[in-house]
Amino acid sequence: MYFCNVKTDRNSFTEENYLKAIHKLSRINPKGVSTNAIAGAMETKASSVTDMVKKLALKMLINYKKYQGVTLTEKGRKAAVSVVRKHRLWEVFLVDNLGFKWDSVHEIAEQLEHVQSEELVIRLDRYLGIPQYDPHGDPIPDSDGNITHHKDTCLSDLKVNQVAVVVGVKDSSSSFLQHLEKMKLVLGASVKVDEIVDFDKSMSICISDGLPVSISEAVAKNLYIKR
Amino acid sequence: MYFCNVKTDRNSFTEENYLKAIHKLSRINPKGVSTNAIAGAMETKASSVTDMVKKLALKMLINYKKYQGVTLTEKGRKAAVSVVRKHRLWEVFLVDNLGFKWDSVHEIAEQLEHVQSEELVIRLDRYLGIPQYDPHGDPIPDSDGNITHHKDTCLSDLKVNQVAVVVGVKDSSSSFLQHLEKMKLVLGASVKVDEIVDFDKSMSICISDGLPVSISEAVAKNLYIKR
DNA sequence: ACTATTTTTTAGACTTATCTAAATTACGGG
DNA sequence: CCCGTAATTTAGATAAGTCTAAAAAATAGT
Ligand SMILES: [Mn+2]
Ligand SMILES: [Mn+2]
Ligand SMILES: [Mn+2]
Ligand SMILES: [Mn+2]
Repeated sequence: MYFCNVKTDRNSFTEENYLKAIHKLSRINPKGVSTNAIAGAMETKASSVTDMVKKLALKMLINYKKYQGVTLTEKGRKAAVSVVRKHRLWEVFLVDNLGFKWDSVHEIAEQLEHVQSEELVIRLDRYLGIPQYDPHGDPIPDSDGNITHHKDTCLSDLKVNQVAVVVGVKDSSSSFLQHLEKMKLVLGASVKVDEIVDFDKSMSICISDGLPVSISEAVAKNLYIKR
Repeated sequence: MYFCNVKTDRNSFTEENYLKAIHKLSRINPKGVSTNAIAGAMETKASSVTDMVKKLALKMLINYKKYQGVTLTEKGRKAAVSVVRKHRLWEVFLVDNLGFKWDSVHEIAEQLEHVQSEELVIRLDRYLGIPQYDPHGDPIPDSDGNITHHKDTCLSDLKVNQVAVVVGVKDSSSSFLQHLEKMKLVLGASVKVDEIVDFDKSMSICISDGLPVSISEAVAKNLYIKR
């Protein structure tokens, strides 16, 4: 890392992916995201991250001081949220309009999110009916960059006999989503806690008034619900 | 250019753009596309082209022998046509569904054409009603890579009093399309040749039975028509 | 057939993004 | 406070794609 082209206003695919990762990690670690955390999220090495954060800092997208971790600047936050907005809008399009299943849209959206055109985002948003949530229940940022997080309680927080509605998933991996689908544990489904096994914290639940089925603690912890 | 990763089956954005350019130029120059012609189309330097064609040849996408010009292999043709198909399908989507004007979709399609997903192309094609032509009248290759070129005669080929319908444009530049739009000279419009000025080959034509308007030879040569 | 010009290729350098290995810095436990 | 370990940064290398300048090959004109 010798020199840097600060004059460019546009960010590369890679830069956008770093910003998105930092933005996501900031929610867990608001005081500063560590180099290692970013490397983990980006599936790259810490040394590569160090190079990149230097560049992002030069472009005034993040605050970075050696060994201190990084935080997004307002400019960086805007850029990150814009990518998230595009990602989630495209996921809605793929599921609602093209008929994709919710477990196979993430990878494609990962590419579509980098298409550059203000006009396109505005028109797509309107075309889709200004949706508030993506197919996994994640909130879609508005055009000003505001996000309203509604996911607070997990299915694992419920007690026996409590009732709720599934509103989101924490893990969006294909394997997890397919597993949920098999049990008809999809967004909008109602759940009632039938029993909690003390030994392994697994739950027996009734999905949409069906017969009780058992789910592991891992599943319960990755499902967001609304009471 | 020292070494090359032949193992990758996927082509990079840049490689795809080169293939697309070579494919387009092959129609004018079927015996072999010159380095300079590619450099012109790609807005790059001849030396960069030489490097790239070596790589594409290693990947068996083109036939290349020094100083001989290049031709696409069947594998290369398939790859090029696949990109063209995606480009044109996305243009249809942008105009028909999102309400873009035909003069502002090319740049966005230039990005969307590189999104990798077989499934996406199939579903998009179906969603759009398996369209045969893009917003500029260019034929959309089918899923097997077949293209039926229908553009053969230009408006400039017509004689006085002959009648035809506009079916395509040769130049898809924003400025040309906007110029056409102002005269209501859009796809599907009928034209009748009122007069041909011998001096500069400019034409006076009636568009959709309207009053005669004058167009330059340059415009007439860039409009495809069907009699 | 022999130049003169154009076209194409090569050589060497630069940028972005990545890696491995080595050097620094930070931090927690005694 | 010191020391060992973990986290982070640096140094140096690689790969893709680009460029300029120079060399080599092809082509054209006489
Ligand atoms: Mn996603
Ligand atoms: Mn991405
Ligand atoms: Mn186009
Ligand atoms: Mn392109």
